[in-house]
Amino acid sequence: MAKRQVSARDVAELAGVSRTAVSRAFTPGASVAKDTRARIEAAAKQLGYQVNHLARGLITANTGLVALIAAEVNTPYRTALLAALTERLQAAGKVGLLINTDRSDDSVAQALRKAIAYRTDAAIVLSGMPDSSLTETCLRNGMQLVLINRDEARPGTLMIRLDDANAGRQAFAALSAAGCRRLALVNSRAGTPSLEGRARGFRDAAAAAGVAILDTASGATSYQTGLDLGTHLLTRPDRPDGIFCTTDLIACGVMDAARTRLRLDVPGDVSVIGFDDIPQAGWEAYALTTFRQPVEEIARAAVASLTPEPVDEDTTPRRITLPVGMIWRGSVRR
Amino acid sequence: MAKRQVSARDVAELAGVSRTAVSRAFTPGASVAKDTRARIEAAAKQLGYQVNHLARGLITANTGLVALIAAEVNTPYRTALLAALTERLQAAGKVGLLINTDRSDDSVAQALRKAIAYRTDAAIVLSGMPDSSLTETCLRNGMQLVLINRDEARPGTLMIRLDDANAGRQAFAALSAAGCRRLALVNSRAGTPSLEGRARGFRDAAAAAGVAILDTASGATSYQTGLDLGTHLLTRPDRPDGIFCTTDLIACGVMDAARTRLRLDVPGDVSVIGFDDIPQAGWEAYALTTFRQPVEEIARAAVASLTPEPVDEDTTPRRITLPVGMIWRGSVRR
DNA sequence: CACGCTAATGCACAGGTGTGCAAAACGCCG
DNA sequence: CGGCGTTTTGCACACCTGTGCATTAGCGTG
Repeated sequence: MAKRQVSARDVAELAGVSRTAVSRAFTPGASVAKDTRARIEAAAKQLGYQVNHLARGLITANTGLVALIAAEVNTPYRTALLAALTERLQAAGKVGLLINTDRSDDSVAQALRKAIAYRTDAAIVLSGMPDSSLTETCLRNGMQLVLINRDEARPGTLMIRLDDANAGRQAFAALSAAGCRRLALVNSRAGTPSLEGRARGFRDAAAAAGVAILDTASGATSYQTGLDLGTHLLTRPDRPDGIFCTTDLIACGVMDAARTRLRLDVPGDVSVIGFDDIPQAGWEAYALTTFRQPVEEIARAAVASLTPEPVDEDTTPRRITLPVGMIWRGSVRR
Repeated sequence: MAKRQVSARDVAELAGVSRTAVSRAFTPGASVAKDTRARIEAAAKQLGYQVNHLARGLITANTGLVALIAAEVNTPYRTALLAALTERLQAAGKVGLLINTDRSDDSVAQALRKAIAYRTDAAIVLSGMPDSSLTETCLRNGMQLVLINRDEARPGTLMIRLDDANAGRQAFAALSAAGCRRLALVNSRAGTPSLEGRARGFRDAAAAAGVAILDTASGATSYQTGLDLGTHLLTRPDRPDGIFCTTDLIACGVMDAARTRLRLDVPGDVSVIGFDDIPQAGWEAYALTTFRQPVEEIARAAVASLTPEPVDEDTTPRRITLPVGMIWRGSVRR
């Protein structure tokens, strides 16, 4: 059972000063005599005192907490982004509150309510799309909102996204240039804006070039999906010789279907392109040609947008679109 | 700049009751008339009111926050554990505060101080070992401490660990039974208790059986380390035919060194065993025989230990040791 | 020494909530 | 209608901190 915690008053008593002085000693830029501060710091150290950020947040309306709202945390790309975000947040003196969702909009709503309950300075949404009445409530409570890889923009929010469609077009161009004649697209059924953007870019480029493609999708955004769709595709009579997967996880599954199950050569028999540049894409067993997600840049932009006070009157949604770069490895014939 | 946030007083005014009534309406088990509660809930919904957990935590000394302190978050096993922990925490009505460290004890200390600053109900430490004076401060502030895979026990803490040494012995037995004659151990230089435990078990079993092993270690706990040490080991004149890696990441690197670089067959030319059962171990390109980390059980035990009030007088450290199970796949000859 | 200016300090209030205690309302029975 | 037990309600205090304002201490100058 929690005993009384050590508070500023205890430190003040020990140091022989007023509690106000203790508060000032821990507030940068406040007016405190040099030796008073020293005495206070000594007392604080002796008692193991830490300023109560909760009480401080109550006054300053600035808790230093930032909610990170994400589904399927246990996935290579997602964790890379979360790691980058928490690191940036920490460097900015804030700390991340990790809230899982199950991708349903309702659970995102619940997560946002939790963020409000903790009076989070900001919420960074990686999955799902909250109801617009709820985002308004967030903004009304002075919370900043950052949406990553979402499609809809909301007034007063910052949206960070990639040029997914462009990547899809590049993938088509690369496979065409490699001499692939029967192209396929492998996607999941998650239907997130980023996946759909990549797929759309690929489809559009194919249509513009007047070539037909095999357009497949099923299941979750996972290795297993790639394995399933890969075996399905590569056992067809008109076996494709160039495949764009909307995700590296899927691409790894497709490659394993080709090599391990069907004894096909990659890129000899079929070229494969992924997206995300997860660590496994760089492993020698795969050497997957893919697109790099600018994880660090996303994190930097997201956190940078939090530190300055936002222009409160300007509620037009801000957008940042980051370019994606292709990474050439060995899964596409050259 | 954050406008005044909506508080219980606003709800009270709108509902025509006292602020106390609002507080009671949101406190389970409090005495409120049925229609009063209904009126309050309607008003709260209209205003988008959420109880301020910070202020509540100030009173009840129970914030619902739990610090998760970890290094190298962006790693398959670590993220699996973090995902399981946050999920369990959420189910228990708590929320995880993710704090990165760089594995140095000093940065762990800093993380714990941050946890104190936010008056976290508990801290779950996955990496590094805090100074014992600091853990005492934590306990004095009523914070519960859970150490996962640490070696030293501290009074008043819960320690959860695996039977790593046993796994090391099992690995030796399995490789011996598979007919491997020149055995090697591949480890990183991280020197964490769990890695050392596995290595020790393997060494001890070999010593007990009177066989010499190649005992190697270098670098970080990563794929690259496995790749490096694997190529090094497998180009020796007395090439080993059975390798125990203290981590799946390392094992994947070793397998890629064998297959991709040196055109060796796994398990034909060399058998490989890993540890963790990360998702990639199950991918068909690897089909790695390994040990399952009971991630869910760890998370369950950690979170379960938080919900009941801890026995405050009994400060003897509690320990939970979970068994590890071997998972047979295709990387060991049978 | 008087004076004026600056730096340091303390008082008191505010921020949003939970809870003990007393008062009020309510329902029931005679 | 009176009396009594139970439920509901509100007041006031507490939790811990930041900060405006007034007061005091310190110090250099004339």
